[in-house]
Amino acid sequence: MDPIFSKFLNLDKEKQQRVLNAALKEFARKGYDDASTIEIAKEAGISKGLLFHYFNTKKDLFLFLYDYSMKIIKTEYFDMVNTKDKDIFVRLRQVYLLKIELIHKHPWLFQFSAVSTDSKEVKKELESRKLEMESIGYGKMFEDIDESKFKEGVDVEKAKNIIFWAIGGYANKIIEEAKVSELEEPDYDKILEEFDAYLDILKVWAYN
Amino acid sequence: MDPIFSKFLNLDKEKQQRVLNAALKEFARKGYDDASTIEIAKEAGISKGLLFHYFNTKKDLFLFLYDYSMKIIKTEYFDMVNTKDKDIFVRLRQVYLLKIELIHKHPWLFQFSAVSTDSKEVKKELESRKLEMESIGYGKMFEDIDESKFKEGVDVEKAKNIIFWAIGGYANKIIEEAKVSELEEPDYDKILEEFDAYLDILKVWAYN
Amino acid sequence: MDPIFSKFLNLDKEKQQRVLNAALKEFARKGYDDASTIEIAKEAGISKGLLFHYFNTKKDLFLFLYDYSMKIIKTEYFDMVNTKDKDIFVRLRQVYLLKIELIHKHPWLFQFSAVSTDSKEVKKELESRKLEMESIGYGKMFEDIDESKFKEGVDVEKAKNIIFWAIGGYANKIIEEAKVSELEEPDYDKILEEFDAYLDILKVWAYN
Amino acid sequence: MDPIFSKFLNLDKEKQQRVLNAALKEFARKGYDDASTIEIAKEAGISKGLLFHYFNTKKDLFLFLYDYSMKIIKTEYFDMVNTKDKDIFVRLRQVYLLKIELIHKHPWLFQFSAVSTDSKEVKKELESRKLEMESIGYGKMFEDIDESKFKEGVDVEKAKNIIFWAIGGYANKIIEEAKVSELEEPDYDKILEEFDAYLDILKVWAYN
DNA sequence: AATGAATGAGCCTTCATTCAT
DNA sequence: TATGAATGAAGGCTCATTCAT
Repeated sequence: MDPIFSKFLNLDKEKQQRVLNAALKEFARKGYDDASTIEIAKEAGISKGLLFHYFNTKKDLFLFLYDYSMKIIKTEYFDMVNTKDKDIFVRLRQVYLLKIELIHKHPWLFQFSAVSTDSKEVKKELESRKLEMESIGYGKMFEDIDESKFKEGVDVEKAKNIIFWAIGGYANKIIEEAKVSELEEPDYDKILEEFDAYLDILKVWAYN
Repeated sequence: MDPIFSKFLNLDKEKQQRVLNAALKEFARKGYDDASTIEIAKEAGISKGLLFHYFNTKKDLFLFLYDYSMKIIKTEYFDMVNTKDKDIFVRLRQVYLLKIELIHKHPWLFQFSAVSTDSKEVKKELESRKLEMESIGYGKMFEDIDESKFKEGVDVEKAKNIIFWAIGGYANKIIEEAKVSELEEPDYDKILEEFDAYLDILKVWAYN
Repeated sequence: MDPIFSKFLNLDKEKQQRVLNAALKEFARKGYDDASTIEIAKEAGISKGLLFHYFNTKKDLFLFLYDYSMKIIKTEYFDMVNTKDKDIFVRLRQVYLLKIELIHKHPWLFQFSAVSTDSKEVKKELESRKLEMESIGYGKMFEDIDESKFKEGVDVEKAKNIIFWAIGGYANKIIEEAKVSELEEPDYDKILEEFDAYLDILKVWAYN
Repeated sequence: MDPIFSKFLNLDKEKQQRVLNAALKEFARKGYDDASTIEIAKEAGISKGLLFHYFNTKKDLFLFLYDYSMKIIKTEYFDMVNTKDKDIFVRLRQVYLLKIELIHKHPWLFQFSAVSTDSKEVKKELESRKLEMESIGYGKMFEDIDESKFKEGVDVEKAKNIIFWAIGGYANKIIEEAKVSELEEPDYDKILEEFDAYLDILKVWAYN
């Protein structure tokens, strides 16, 4: 029973989720340095002392969340992409759907994963994690794409980038809009329809 | 002499710049909440007391900077775009060149303008500013574009978005790379060349 | 079963000893305020909750230990001194041997009994105990000493004090040396020999 | 103006003394770990924040006090002993008078200098200071004593120890009594008279 | 009886802000 | 105008104590 974080991991799943979501949200919103542990405890409905009983330090809590997030992103996102589909648009559609689903399940996950800090202590720990992550980055998601379908004479690398950035731009727009209307459930059907429209335009352009 | 910030605005321009740049840099780097007023004062070469003599509170200083930034972005960026060029690619190239120039003159300006905070006080003030900004947002930059050149049957609004996002994606990539190699002066010629290559691809795709 | 501490006193002696020694050690080492209850529980091999089940509060535990220590010091030290020996040096030698024996049996006892605190709560309680202790203090150990052997014209009270302090100084030196070499068993024979040498010098001086 | 502690050292002497005495007292009473900075600030009549403005950390404050104490003990105690007097009793009387004077001027100085800590950080710093101190320890105070006056056949080293311990015992008795009657000014004349009486007894004993 | 999760007061420290000079 | 000493609220963390099991 004494491995690290075992106190937390032995909790019932519901309480774990409450704490994780509260922490994810606070760190995602304010960044490491400015996030308040007492705010996390309040949001999770537990006492300050208990939070430290589980995680010892703010830093340990943050790094636990980081590992937890990376694991989810890997297993429920990167690893789920079916690379049998060689067509970049089919692949992208898949990726996008997975991401929507994941955001639905873990609203603060992606924002958390982009959080930064000035704490040298934390930075150092993060660096060492980055090495492991390199092998599972976004690059993998777009490996083994069928390039024969692209218009002739085009720099395929650049073409793929354009498509990737355009889709990313659309995703950001959706996220931005979701932030504004905060608590309303987004209309996923409408979004998907619009997404497909963008994919179609790009497909017509990029392919012969 | 009683308008707010008059104490600051009556300083000689050189000192004003020193203070503004110091503040812009600190807020851009650390965000509102984690920025340190004494760090700003030190970097500007004035005392903490004097900084508060000029601006009263950290919040007021931040909002002053915000307004100052928006004004620069408006007058030296948005307003400078020559809308005589109706071709979206010509227009985009113009916008991009202006942005590079502006970053050169005010290195922390755009990073500052993207800074976030969790201080409810500040958030509220920012909201009210956003309304004013809507009228001068990026939208204006792409008004009055010649849509006749686009491939037939394409949703032009979506097409423009795609082009915008793709270019934005490229810009972000450049900024990311600049952050990594910190102090080295970027090779603007090479960047512009690559930028033009992306524009060309998009032009071939989008136009007939 | 309702007298205070009855829960503890009903335990088997072995467990009682484990708890007492753990607490004695912790308080002796760190003083009242800085001693850690969980450390005591760990060292005793019981849970934090159980420790409080036995003693209610840290303060009560401390005062219980204090009373326990005083009782031991009285019964196994003060009361053991055979006042039949009227010669101060014979008496002192006896006292010293008893003390060595007691330290051997209860290594933390004397250090504990010298522990201090700033907790006003505890101080007040200690004060009231001091009154009771006065009747059994070191004074008693040197009652009924044959003063006829001392050099004439000497203030015997002062002479006894000198002898007492000198011996005390030697004892402290030994304890200091024991602390430095921590775990090594002291060479009691050598110490006793040296002790006797000091007694001899004093005897030659003080007596005719 | 930027050498460390300059903020504190530039204060008027009266305020410095108030802070030093408050800190000395608190550390002397409770030891490093349990001393409370807020208590020090309160006793000194300043705010918590200001104390840290002067000293940055509790540790730095403690080490500053340590250095300050050692310097005083060296310059106003060890260095003041006139080693021209070879007679141990004359020397001891001198030392004792100096100590009384010093305790009068700095009531908590000697108690502070004996304070201990569990903080490894502080312990380490203290170790390095101890090396410097070795050269100025008590040993020096009793160098170059005329041993020809002692009774023949006596182990002079042991004899000196006895005298030293006896005098130390008397000093402790006086300090204990002073603690009990807290604020009353001790009757120095009476103490000195008694002290001389003890010295006389020892002299008669030890010398031919 | 026995455990250890849970609480909250209190500690050291930082920092925006005020104020005497 | 200009300085930096001074304040106190708030943050991370510890620990005696309570309580459900």
